[in-house]
Amino acid sequence: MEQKNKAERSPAARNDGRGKVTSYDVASLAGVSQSAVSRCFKPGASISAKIRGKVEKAARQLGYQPNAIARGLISGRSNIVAVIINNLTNLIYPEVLSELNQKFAQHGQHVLLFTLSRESDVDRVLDQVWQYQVDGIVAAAQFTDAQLAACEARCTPLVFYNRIYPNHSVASVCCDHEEGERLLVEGLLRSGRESFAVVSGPADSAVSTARTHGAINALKSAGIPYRQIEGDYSYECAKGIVNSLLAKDSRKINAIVCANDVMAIGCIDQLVHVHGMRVPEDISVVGFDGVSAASWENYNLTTIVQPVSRMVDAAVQMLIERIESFDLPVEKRIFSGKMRFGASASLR
Amino acid sequence: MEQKNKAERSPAARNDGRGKVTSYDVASLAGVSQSAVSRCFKPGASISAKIRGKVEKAARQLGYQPNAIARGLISGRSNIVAVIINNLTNLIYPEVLSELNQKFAQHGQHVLLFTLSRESDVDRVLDQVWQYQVDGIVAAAQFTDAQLAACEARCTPLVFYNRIYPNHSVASVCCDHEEGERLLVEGLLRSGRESFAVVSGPADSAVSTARTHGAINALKSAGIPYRQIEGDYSYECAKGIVNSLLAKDSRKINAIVCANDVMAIGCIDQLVHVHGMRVPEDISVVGFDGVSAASWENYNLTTIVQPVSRMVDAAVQMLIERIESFDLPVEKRIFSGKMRFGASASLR
DNA sequence: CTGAAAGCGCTTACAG
DNA sequence: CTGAAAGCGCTTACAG
Repeated sequence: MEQKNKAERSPAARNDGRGKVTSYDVASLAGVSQSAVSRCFKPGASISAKIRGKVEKAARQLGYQPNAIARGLISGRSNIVAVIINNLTNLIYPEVLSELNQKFAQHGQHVLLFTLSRESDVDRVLDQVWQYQVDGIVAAAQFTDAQLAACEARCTPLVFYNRIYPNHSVASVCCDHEEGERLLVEGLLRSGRESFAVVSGPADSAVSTARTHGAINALKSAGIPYRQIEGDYSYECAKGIVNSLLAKDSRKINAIVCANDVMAIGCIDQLVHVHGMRVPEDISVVGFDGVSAASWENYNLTTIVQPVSRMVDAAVQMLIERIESFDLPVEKRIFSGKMRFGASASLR
Repeated sequence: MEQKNKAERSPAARNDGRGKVTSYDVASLAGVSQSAVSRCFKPGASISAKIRGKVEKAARQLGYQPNAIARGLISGRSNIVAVIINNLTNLIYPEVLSELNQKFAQHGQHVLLFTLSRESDVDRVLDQVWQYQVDGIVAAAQFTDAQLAACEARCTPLVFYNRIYPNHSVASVCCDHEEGERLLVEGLLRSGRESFAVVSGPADSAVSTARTHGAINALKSAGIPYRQIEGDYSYECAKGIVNSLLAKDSRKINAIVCANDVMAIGCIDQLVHVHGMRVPEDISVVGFDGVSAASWENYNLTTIVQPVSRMVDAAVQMLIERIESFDLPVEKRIFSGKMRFGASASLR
């Protein structure tokens, strides 16, 4: 390799059109050692005011920024965290992602984003994650045992968002899906509903599984019959499900429990606009999440609002702690959602 | 420094609990040179099948992944692109971000996400961007002249998303906001509307400025009076704006042109549910974007649908090209949106 | 407090 | 095709 050490370059060649300014350039302009420059950019390093002044001036003149890649290589800290999210089109995730990004930034961490099109993509994504030597992972996706083991083997801190592994010792932040559904179902029962449909999300969604489980458990322990239909979290599928629910000549239902708000909205639109039914007089509909559309006048959903901001706070804090010391005891933080008493079901 | 070259470690120490496996570890296990290992992970490098076999086997045994940080340091390519987005809560951006991420992944690029809380954050964000030696930038935010110059000076390819700098030579992908608004307004005029309100987004949004400008231009050239009110893209503000529009004892309006879909939805809810008006019989409402809620049965917006997928394709392709060769001629690609003939305004 | 030097884990001419 | 070696731009003991 013919590349010259930057410190030996002529001043004219310093800003060489590729705009790469190194600590050697700054050092030679400031008349100090490269180590001194490095120390000036390390918080808490011991450096005299005189040298600091010279270095800062030179750095400003040259537009120097330390190379985070080189820094990461030597220090073993990339200051990058991977955020692995299943599906951004779920209306709740953009808010989560935005908050994660802002809060990690406050800790000097940057978010490298990985989205999954299929669950099976996790392996492919983890390969990338290892390559980038991330300091930690926030995952809103389902991991296999082998994938959990890989994170453990590589000593990469991992915090799950909105899913819990009951049989594994992994850190996680979660909304209490089961409790939320129980509260909704119990409220519906108190309000006199007695014929239920439970609309779940896609089968591979752990969040949907937990919510559906919560709803069905509450119904079972009350001895109430129900029908369960699998949806996919989408508005469109909810409309189709309403059609099939009403087409059946079986007993009429008067409460629909949806695994998320968007499906609840789809149900309401189909019930009201296509079938001419009244919500909640003829039939109650409840959702889960507390997306912004849930409070739109036309829907005014009864739903469980996830405490997104607090959950994200917790996830960020847990991951940052684990980056500092990997062997912290595992913790699972489960947040209760807040009931939103809307007009799509009259609960007290 | 007391660290030993990994190749000299005893086999037992290889996987040392920090899970760091280097190309030296693979090389010594495979009985080849470190260079050979490196070549096996470089697409298109010349390597014999025999060595490749040995290396791949050893790499698999050790769970080796090349360190992208070290690779980036030496090659000058981080394979990271920065995506700078103003506000993820704008309903259209999650879709954009998700598609950007998927499509960059197909080109081996990873997305480092930067969200802005204020426009003034761009400087802070760019500092981070420089530190991470990103290969390129996609920006859905407003840059100052100095910020544009900084990207130029550092030879960092930059593609703007949904904004154009008429007075600068910068690559960009944009929806034709002005044309879209013109089509909407002309349609409304043909349908007999003659008293308009134009609801714009926040003053610092270039997208809003372009859309508002387009609407007002079309109205002016038709000689039609209008009122302009500044909103903030939100549902809530739109409701308030409707109140103030109807409270005025001035001439009644019969068409509201909103700078985005969410405000159009807010207007409709307020008009219908609070003021008991009929849309579109009493008043027409149009939006812009084509978010999923625009096609919800209850709103069925007349709006302009941005060709998000094509626009993202274009942005990714443009940036990738510019990463390959920085000095490509600047290009601005402007996509026409597609009119959605909904029920919130009866255009033909 | 300061500087010289080793080393992080790779890629890439270079010589064979 | 293959290996030895230099070097990417930093951080960090170490000795002064």
